[in-house]
Amino acid sequence: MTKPQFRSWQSVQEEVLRRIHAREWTPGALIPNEADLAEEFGCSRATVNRALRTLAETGLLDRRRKAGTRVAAQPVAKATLDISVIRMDVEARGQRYDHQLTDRATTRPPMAVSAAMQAPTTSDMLFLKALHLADGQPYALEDRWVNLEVVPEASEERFDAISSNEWLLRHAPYTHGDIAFSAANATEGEAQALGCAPGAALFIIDRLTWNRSKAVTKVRIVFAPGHQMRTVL
Amino acid sequence: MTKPQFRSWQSVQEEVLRRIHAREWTPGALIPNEADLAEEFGCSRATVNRALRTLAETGLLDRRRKAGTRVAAQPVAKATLDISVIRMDVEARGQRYDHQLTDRATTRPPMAVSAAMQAPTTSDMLFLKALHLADGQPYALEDRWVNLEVVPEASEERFDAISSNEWLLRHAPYTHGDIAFSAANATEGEAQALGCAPGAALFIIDRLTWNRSKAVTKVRIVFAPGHQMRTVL
DNA sequence: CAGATTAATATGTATATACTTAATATTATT
DNA sequence: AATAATATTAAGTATATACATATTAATCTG
Repeated sequence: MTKPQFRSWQSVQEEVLRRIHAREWTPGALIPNEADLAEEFGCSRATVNRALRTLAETGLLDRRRKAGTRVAAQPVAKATLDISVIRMDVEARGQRYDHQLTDRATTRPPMAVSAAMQAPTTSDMLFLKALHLADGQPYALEDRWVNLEVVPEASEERFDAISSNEWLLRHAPYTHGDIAFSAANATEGEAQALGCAPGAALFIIDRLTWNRSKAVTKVRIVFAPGHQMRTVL
Repeated sequence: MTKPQFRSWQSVQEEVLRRIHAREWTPGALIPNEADLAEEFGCSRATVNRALRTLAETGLLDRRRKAGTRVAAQPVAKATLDISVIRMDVEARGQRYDHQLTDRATTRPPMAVSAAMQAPTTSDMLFLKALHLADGQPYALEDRWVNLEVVPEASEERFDAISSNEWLLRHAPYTHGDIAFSAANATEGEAQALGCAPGAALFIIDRLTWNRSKAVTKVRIVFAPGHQMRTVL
């Protein structure tokens, strides 16, 4: 019998996936070690390693040194969402993008904001409020606090040619951040700005980004009713 | 001058990140090729490759053969959400999990469902409705259609010891799927089941999973008001 | 000059080898 | 028998080398 040849890490990965889906390897089961698989597949261990490591990153395999590799008992699906600039989202839908800066102030943020950003309550921040439009229709509302200690140049920017959303990505890189998705009923003000009924269910993104130990910006994006965020598994 | 040594791909990655954050390499700029970086860092090209490849996966770098590697002009943040079994979510919050199967039928799905699942409108599917509880309080509502052609065993299962949510993950592996997040106002029925006011904004997950070319299950999970889904960037 | 051919280049990948590290199993010691 | 020292195991990583592939640049050709 001729040994099947799997010459690329992708083909090894496909074969491993096939075995999992065909239930040759069931959830929780220990699979052969890299060296054995390499021999069986007629490739090097590095190739098997790459295939298995990539599958482990998707949550389908659990790997531990010495303990070996198992098919995940509870495959935790990892959905990767691309959080892009709003302009790109709108343009990807084939619509014309536009934005309006509706409010701007340099003032002390509320306690909740300075606390979340771990900034002194005494220092001013730049507050921005903008409306994003798709084909002239309200698409999303943006409420943003910018830490001027980290991004002093923001004071000089007018945010008319380029939205604050986009400007910050380009001028204020972040090392890490957290993001939360939720739903809320439209307030009177939101309803007016978005042209919907008060109380309408709105999809919301809250994001807080950091550069090293300093908070860069805190933003809340409120989408018009019906907004969906989709991705593949 | 002694050449700094970067002996692991992680340390190379950190140095690359440092240069990007310090704006030594600005968005859109072409960075040196792998061979040059390897020499500069005193490591092999494979090590640099792994560091850069991983950064490209996060969207921070754009890489193309022959064209080289650039710092992404529009860094598309990739937020990875762990979509786990609801039981695990609840238990991770330190709450007691429970579930009730509130409805069950083997019937023809509505057109919209059979169309989305690319199944004949004439064949029956298993319909399940369940309430997930956290510390006895309503946590989420689940509406599910199961393709019995793909998972006939589901007919025999009572879904009392184990939720349909969890049972399917274990017994009906999928090759791919899509998922959508949105917000909607609570219907009368949802409000009653979740113990909230009608019209309350609810966070919703719609998921459709496939095994090869066959739809496995279509599920809609409606969370109680206030639900957040969070992750890091 | 347009279009096809060819060369050059940077990333992408495969391989053998060697060593590291975390976790477990075994053995020795008290 | 409990504890500590040691060996073993399997994944994790680094390296040199070689070749593949996509893409661009340069060159040739009609």
